Amino acid sequence: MPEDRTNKVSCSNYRCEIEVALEIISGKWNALILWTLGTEGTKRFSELKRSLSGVTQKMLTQQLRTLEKHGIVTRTIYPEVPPVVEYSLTEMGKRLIPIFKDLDIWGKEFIEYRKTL
Amino acid sequence: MPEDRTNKVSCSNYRCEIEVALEIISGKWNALILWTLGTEGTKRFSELKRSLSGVTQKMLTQQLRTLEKHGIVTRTIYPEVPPVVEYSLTEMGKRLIPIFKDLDIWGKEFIEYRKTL
DNA sequence: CAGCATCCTCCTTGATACTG
DNA sequence: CAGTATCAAGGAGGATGCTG
Repeated sequence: MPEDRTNKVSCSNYRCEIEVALEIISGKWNALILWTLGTEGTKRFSELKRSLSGVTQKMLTQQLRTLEKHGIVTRTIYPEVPPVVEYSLTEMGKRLIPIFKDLDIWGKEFIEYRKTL
Repeated sequence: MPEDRTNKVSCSNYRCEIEVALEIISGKWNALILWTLGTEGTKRFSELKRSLSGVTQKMLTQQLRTLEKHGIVTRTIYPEVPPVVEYSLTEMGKRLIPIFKDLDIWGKEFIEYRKTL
């Protein structure tokens, strides 16, 4: 986040903003949340939780809140009983997906590469 | 890293490897180290330290060791007095640079975007 | 269903001092 | 110059229990 960026980031004088992006997508589940929403579209909380096997309720909520605050995901509440809450990517969030695809490809190559070491 | 990946990663059954990539580039200085080596080429330890203002010796050493272990950077020692140690990217490391460029662009867009919220 | 509150643990980072 | 070693602190993340 730009405001407390000076505490965490060292890329001097805004010459590069990699760290800004990484601050958004790091965190144990953020990338996976974004990837899931990006490839599978809008999802409710419980669906998301099921997709991300192993995530705790607390962490999912927490990371979704942060992403929402940053304007990367939207949270839509349907005032029903039982409550329904849906999450989806904003435009800014969708623009991360192609980058994730590249990271995914790199990751696969890396795994192969490591076998050759 | 693939071996202890099960502890940290949740992308089930290797369907996506984003997390593998993120594990490499996360860590407070890793991305910046790679970016610097990628854009400015081979550097010695002290040059790198100067480029990454704010990094402690310990952290720089530590993160370089990890990157080296992963085969992302190479470490070349010239047995002189005083010692000279140079770091540079491997082929696998260089392939991250285009992705970093995209993250950089996204970061800049994000900063503009946040002003409109 | 979708959360919040609490407590607790471990890992990352920081500070500092010492060395071939 | 380029490290290693040690100690300490803070925060991210996990476990569990309670609600509208």
